[in-house]
Amino acid sequence: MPELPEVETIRLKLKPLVIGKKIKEINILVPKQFIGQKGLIINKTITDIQRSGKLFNIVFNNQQFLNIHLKLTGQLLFAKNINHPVYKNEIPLAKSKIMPGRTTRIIIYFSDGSGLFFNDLRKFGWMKISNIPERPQGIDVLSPNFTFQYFTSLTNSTNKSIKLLLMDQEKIAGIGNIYANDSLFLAKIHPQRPAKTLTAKEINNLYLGIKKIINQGIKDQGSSGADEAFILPDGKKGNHQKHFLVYQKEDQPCPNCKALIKRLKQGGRSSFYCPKCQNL
DNA sequence: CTGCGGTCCTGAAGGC
DNA sequence: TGCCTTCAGGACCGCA
Repeated sequence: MPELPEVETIRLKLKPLVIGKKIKEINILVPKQFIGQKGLIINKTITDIQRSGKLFNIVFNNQQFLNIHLKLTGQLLFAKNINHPVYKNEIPLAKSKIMPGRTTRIIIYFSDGSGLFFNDLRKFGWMKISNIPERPQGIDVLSPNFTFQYFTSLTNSTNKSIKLLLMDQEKIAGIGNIYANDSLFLAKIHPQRPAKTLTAKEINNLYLGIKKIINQGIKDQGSSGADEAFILPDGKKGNHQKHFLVYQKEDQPCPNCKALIKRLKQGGRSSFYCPKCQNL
């Protein structure tokens, strides 16, 4: 689900809440979503939370890592008192898909009585214990290594469509369907353009567009779509969905020229674009 | 290399 | 009411 801005928002919120906490127990409700030996981090203390692309690395004081991918619908929710009756199944609140309850897959208990719910409606996400911080191969959009030169070398070296290149985590880490669509709109580039055909000016516009839209997403504390799949560790929503440019705007007027936004499929995903503003 | 469709899952929404 | 199709912030795999 979440892309870089959502994952980063969760990281920033969660970090001060869980640094210094010691793991008391981990309750794994869906075994396929937890990989590795939980015993390796029981009684160990969290020293940091890092992020690379869409992956979290929770760092422990014994050189172990809890690596987490939320995929489409994963959530990490912090509870001050995780044994509070409100979190038990029979309370009406627990029926909501956005609160701990129906979609909870893993529960982490800390030694001070607080804890963490890993909710995931579609069960695609995972947690993995490892002695290394798992990271995507591509360069993170917020990394100083994500330079204009690097981005130019990527676009010039492939015949792939630019949209699929932006979403290729082995090349660029962190961009998903929302921010790919809106970056291309900002740069006035059609999603089906072969990457190699971009002009130097277009590459520059797109590079700046990516940075602008990703940073805007972080400022807005991420995007919470209509289905409310994304929420912060405290249960609150992000605001970036109010600022979507073309994403999920099929048949609505382009913010620039009022032409109707169109939709097409690429790699099984929807691409949204303005047929007038974005050059093929 | 590139793209496409199926796969892992669950649920909401819309057409008939 | 019910049934069927499509769609959803991701990513992998095998096949053309």
